[in-house]
Amino acid sequence: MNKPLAAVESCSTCPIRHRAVCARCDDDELEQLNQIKFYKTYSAGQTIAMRGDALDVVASVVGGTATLERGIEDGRTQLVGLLLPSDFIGRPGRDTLQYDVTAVTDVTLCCFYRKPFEKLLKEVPHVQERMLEMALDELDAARDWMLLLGRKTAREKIASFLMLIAKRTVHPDGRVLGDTSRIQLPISREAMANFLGLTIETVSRQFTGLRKDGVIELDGNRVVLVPDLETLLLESGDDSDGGPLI
Amino acid sequence: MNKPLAAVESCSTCPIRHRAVCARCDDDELEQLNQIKFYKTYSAGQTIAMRGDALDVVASVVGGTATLERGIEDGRTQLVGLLLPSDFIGRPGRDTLQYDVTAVTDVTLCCFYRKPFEKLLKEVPHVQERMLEMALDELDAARDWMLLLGRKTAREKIASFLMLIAKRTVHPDGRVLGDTSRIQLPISREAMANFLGLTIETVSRQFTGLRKDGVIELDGNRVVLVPDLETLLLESGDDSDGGPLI
DNA sequence: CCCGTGCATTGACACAGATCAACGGAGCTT
DNA sequence: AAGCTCCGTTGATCTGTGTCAATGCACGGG
Repeated sequence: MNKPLAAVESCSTCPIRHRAVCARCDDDELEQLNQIKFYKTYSAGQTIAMRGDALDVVASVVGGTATLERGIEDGRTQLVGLLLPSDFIGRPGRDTLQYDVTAVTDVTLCCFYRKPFEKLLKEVPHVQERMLEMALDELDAARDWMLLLGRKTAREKIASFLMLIAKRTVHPDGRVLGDTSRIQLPISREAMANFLGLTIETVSRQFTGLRKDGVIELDGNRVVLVPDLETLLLESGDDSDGGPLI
Repeated sequence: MNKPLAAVESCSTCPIRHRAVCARCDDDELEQLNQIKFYKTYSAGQTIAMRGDALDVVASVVGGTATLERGIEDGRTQLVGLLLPSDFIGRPGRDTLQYDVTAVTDVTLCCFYRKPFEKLLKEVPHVQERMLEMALDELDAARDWMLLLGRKTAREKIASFLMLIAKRTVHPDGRVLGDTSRIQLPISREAMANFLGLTIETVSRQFTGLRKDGVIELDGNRVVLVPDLETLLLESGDDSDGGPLI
């Protein structure tokens, strides 16, 4: 479903390589990373970890899609992160997880034992630096998302989401993994609704509306064809300067 | 208006001390920080920096309140950060600012020239570590805020905001700066509306509603009295485990 | 093959919050 | 003191999105 990336190979030397952290790692540092890592796979729908769980490992997504979710007791939930290949799960320096993590497709994680990973961070400045860079990128993405959640209309939310996925389909390495005019949705309508602060019915209606207005075409439930990306961008109300989105 | 903190003194040796970064700095490191820093003050209402500005300095808020804002061309705006004393502005590793920064009260910043600050980060691991920790804390706060923006009702949003301010009034050092049952609002109704993804009218109506229901009392426009903090917490729909809010 | 289950779509209606408009009070200037 | 501006409050009405309910469609198991 999700193109699995050719990242597992490069990952065999250093799993967070596809976010460029290890271009600067020397052999010794790679060896240290390899010593504390292992791979783990989850099948679609499986819970990877829940809020309050002890956080013994941190991990990098190698393949598949997972979600980071926050909920209130009465059942309302909000996705607070969409974890695509190259994204990082868990935070050094904290020992319990704040969010529910769920695999929405089959997911492969490259896990690192947290304690030795933290030790490594202290000892290898450029890995620490890379972690900071990733955290700040995510913070920027979260802030853009706050604008979306607080101020955009349902239609703009959907359009923005499609743009986000289209952009993310281009791998940070620069390798284009998909045609941006053919968008593979990694998540269900329900997950989209949770991401966008909408209900599933509204998501559905907006898709129908965009289709009727000729902005998009649908090929099944999980593929969106975009005749003209510019039109979609206009719908999204997006002011983005093309900076990193996640 | 805002209690100015007794932080400027400790700041004279190391300005980010009140977020504990420099408890571990030795004299030499403090000296390095002092070499590249300067103080700057802004008066209420003044623009500190705008989106797209070159980012030659990063800074730590010493006193006062500032806001971080993101807007769309058509005039809609969303606050994406509330900068209170001890918060950090700017990001190492990026050279243009992504958001508008505005002083809402008189503000004192402790600024560091970005380039030498970045150099220092590379050389002093525990400062880098502290930056990472702060970024991750902000990320958590942003994610909680996403839940609020996407899923909470107007009343819950107001209640959550009041709780946030009440909590932030307790200084990270542990020094209690205010009585949590007497909340000093640092920002106007308009800024609150922009923070909460509401209109100013709705904010006003919710304040009135909470007052009529006996949850809060108002003493002027900027002071909220809370007879019972538990009641307010209930209204906020908050599931928080008391972790850091910003 | 039929039926059950899960996901998406569509319709009818309700309502929270936005919008538009008027008003009030505090502080400032002249 | 009058008049101005800024900010907040209140009222009347409108509307986008939520809610509730029915239907459609694909898939898998017996």
